[in-house]
Amino acid sequence: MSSAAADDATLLDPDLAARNARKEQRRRQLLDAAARVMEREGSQAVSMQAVAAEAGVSVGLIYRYFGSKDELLLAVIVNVLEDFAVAVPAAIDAAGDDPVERLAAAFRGYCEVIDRHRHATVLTYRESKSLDEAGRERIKELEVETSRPLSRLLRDGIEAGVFRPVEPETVAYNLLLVAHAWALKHWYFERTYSFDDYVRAQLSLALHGLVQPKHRRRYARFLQE
Amino acid sequence: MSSAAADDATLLDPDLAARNARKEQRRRQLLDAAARVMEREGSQAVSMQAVAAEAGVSVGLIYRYFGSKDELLLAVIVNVLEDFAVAVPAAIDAAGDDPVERLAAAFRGYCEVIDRHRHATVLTYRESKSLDEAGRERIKELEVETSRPLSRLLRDGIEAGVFRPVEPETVAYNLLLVAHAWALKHWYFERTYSFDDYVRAQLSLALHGLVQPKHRRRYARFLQE
Amino acid sequence: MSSAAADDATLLDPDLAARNARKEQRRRQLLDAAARVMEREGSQAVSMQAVAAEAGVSVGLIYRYFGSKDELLLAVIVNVLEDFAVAVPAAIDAAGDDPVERLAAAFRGYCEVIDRHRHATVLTYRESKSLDEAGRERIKELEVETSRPLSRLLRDGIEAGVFRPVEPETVAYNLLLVAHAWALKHWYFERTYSFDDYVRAQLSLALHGLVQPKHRRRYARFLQE
Amino acid sequence: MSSAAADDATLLDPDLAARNARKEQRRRQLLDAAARVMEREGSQAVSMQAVAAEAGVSVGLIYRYFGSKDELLLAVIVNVLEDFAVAVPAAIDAAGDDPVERLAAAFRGYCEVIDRHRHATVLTYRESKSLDEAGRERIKELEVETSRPLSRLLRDGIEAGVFRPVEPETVAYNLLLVAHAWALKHWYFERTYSFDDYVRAQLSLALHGLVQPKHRRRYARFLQE
DNA sequence: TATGAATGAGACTTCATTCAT
DNA sequence: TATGAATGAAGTCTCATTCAT
Repeated sequence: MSSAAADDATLLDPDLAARNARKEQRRRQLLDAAARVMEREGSQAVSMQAVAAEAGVSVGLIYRYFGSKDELLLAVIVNVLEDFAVAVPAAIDAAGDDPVERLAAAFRGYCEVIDRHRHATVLTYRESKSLDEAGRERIKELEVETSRPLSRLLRDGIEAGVFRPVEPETVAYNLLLVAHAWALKHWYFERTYSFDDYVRAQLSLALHGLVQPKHRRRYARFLQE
Repeated sequence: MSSAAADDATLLDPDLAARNARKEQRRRQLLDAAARVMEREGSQAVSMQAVAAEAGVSVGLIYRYFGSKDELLLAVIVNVLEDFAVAVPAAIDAAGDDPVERLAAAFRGYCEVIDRHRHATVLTYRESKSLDEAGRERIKELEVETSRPLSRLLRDGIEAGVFRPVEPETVAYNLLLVAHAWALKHWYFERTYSFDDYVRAQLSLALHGLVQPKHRRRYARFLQE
Repeated sequence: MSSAAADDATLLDPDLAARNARKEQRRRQLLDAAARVMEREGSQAVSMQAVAAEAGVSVGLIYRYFGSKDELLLAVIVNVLEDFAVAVPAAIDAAGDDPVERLAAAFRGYCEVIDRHRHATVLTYRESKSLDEAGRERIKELEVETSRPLSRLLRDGIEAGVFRPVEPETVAYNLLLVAHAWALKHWYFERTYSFDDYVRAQLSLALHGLVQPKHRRRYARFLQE
Repeated sequence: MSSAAADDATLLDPDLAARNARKEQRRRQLLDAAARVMEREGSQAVSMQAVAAEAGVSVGLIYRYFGSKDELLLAVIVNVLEDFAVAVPAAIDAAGDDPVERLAAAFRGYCEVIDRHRHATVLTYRESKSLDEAGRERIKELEVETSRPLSRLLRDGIEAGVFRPVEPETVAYNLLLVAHAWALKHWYFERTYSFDDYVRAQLSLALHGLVQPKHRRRYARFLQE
């Protein structure tokens, strides 16, 4: 594995380790700066100049860490998608064995990640001019990947007889969409909901369409609006 | 009203009427050209010169009908939103009196408009750099406006006892979102669904969460996946 | 032929003709400006900004006439090579029937073109970073094309028994090289020679290696140093 | 002489000698790296970072040995010209006493050096932006210096009555040019000639223009094509 | 002596907008 | 009303050079 190889090299050469650490830190600094610019100026005005200024470095430096603007933007997005890959499974594991509890935890996990990266999420919805075909494909792939845990949970719940026999992929994608909406339509939903309320309300709506009548009573606490 | 004023002027001066008609026709020609360019090149690459070329006119001319690129883009979006304002009520009216039928017709209406203007819809999700605060507010307002018929239908259905007592605005916005998703995530859903299947499947999912148990049997045809 | 087609269109639409004329004039203006910048700053410093400034136009305008810096530089070179294609055959035709006279006229013709475009000639010897593979191939092709009249004359002279049986292509390329040298090594040769002297001296050297002994007397006027 | 001064210091301080040796070695390493980069990427793309990478050292180090990019490029060229200064006299000395043999050996010597440094030769023909007036003068001077042995041989041959009474400097420069052409127009001549054939053919052409008729027989082996 | 991260000027290119015709 | 040539600001990216370590 490459990480093992890296460890080897790192063990052999502490200098290299330090350098890699600094490099990673810079990457993160630049990613954060890019996110902050998006936050401030709207996700379209992310000029390299602006990112450099925000990070307090020179333009040239960015190009030591990201080959192009594409790569930087892609990295911002991938960064979010990787957060999903870590946070959602963790939330599911912490939720116990019950299918509904697990689904609820997963959905809440998604929403939390999106809330953390609200502006980067919006970025995903822009077919950036710079973002090339390959980059777009990469993002789509990762997004689908991201929906995987949800569809698995749905399938489990269906098999367990707790959920109606729905198309798991479609419902999973709908849930993703509703989570995204907290970022995309934040200006709308924030009028009515706090973050917690939003999660609860949307979960209730979704579960009402999913949970079999005979199990409704058991999950009442998720089903009240 | 400005339209009344226009009518007055028109009545008094037939020349003016002809001129206005020509003007409107040009506007439409340019809007269509812009939409076609978006369709072809992706919604980010809409340069004024490209629109001019597509419309077969000069760049300068565009500026006689739209004050700026912003205004043109805004008009493209407004154009779609106005299509909703026309098509959705028409669909509802044609659907008879039953709350579920009416909701189904409305949702299908939304989806049809979006399918007609897939690329313009995506445009809505891009906060254009130029699109200024005022423009963005205008779009948000119109979008909310757009959800109004749906929330009214939901409210009606709830009062009639057909739907569960949900938050009508939230559910309406979710439905809108799912309709938008046909454009936004077209690359994903087109793998599984034809347009008709998509509408039917999403409607079934939504109604399963809405229709009261005691009315399920009656609307079985909407509820099978 | 495209020129016939152009004529047709031109005949039908005098406006188009005028526009094309203006366009051609601009092209020429920009080509001249580029050549002048090369003249002044050395052939490496030809920035688009500099060309624009020299031509007294904006940078953007250049891009209406040349797709890229490549294209502009290529056009400068092609311009020279086309001058060869016109001037050299004309010089040959004007020189009568004698093989040596014709060769002398051709060589002088080459040198005159080079003297007219001294700096553009130097440009040919720079593998410009921007000039891409295709452009370089194009230039090489045209350069070979350019040597064609000379090698034909050499072949004629050999067949007529006036020249020794040399490899015509090689000798032609050598002559080309010597003509180029008037530009490339101008700083050296101008110490010793005026343009006329240079041509005469080089011609004499070349003919001494070419003309068969028995014809030496006849061409004495070309052979004295 | 500066070398005498160096020797003095060296005698007094063996450490200094070692240091100088290391210094010279580094210089050579960097020069070679630069040449290799030019070879690989074309003589225009020689960035300092590329040279550093090729040499396996840091960018900063180059600046301890060469004050600027100019200086490095100049050194690459001077390096070639010094190769001439060593190799050509050696070739002449090894050739015996005959004027034609000596000239032939000298010309072959030139060509061999050029063949060894084909890309650096091309570099000479590019007035580098950075290469300043002083540097350019230096190169011109060295180039003229380089032609000196040839013109001396020509003068000798003329005095000995073997060559026609030509202008030795001009003919020497022409020979230099033809040798350079092996690099400059390699793409052309390599179609027809191997290196050996090229040297032989060009030498034959040149000698045909030089050797007095009465000596032709004696040098027949140089004069056949 | 050596490193290589960091700088920043400058190059190319695009495109919204203007204006003379 | 219509044209389209012209503008120039702004954006992306490169690379010679410096400097703290």
